[in-house]
Amino acid sequence: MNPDTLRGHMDALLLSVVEREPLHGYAIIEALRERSDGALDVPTGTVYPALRRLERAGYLAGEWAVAGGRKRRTYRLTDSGRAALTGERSAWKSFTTAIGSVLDPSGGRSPSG
Amino acid sequence: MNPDTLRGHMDALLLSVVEREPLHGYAIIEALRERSDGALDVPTGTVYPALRRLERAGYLAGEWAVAGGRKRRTYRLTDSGRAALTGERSAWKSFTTAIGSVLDPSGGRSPSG
DNA sequence: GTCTATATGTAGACTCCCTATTTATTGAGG
DNA sequence: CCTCAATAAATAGGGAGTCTACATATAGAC
Repeated sequence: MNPDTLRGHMDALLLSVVEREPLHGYAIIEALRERSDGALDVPTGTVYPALRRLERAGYLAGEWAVAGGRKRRTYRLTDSGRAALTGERSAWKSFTTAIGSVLDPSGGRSPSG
Repeated sequence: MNPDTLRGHMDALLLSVVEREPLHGYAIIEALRERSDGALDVPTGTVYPALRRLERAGYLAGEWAVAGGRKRRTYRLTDSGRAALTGERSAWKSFTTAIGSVLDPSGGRSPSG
């Protein structure tokens, strides 16, 4: 997977993966890998700064915890983050529709257009 | 459309739009807009450098022409570019599958997994 | 004592997309 | 003649976010 393709979609991925239950960074990376069947292997240098950014934006709420002697920062989706995720899902749909319509080998626009 | 989402997908868009017939930069921008029903309005500062980059990479062959007193640089898809486009289409499919599987509100992996 | 897995974080490089601007021609309208 | 809009190409500089590489630390296996 070309690194740059992910750009602009990290927020959606991170918000989505903590939707059901709060997770810490390391677990988020694993969840991303599992949910995508190995396709998404996002490095720590991408995830940790992105989580901080989303926390600053108010979309995630982070909290320190200790489990098995190891410190963890667990991130929970805020109400604001949940609204943002809804927007991201909508934007994703528009995005894939737009790119898909151009990449479609048949070369046409919408059938009813 | 958030500008950053396009990042890493410009090559696929540009190669795809000149697949049928050679086009010049200005026409490429219009084709992108038409094919996507207005969703993709890519600025000249993005397209012209990208076309040069793809030409340097050997995926496009540019040639100067004059039509109605105006100079145009028309770009044609090379064999190498056609192969690259096939790869881009495949990558696009993997990409949407991966992101989609994470963004899917049901939160599951593949149904048979 | 070494290795692996777990867990978080930063510095700096790098890509490349966007904004803003420049240059030039054609044709319409006044 | 002048202005405006559409057509056509290009560059400089800014900027945001992802990646590579590295640093730090604990726990458990061997």
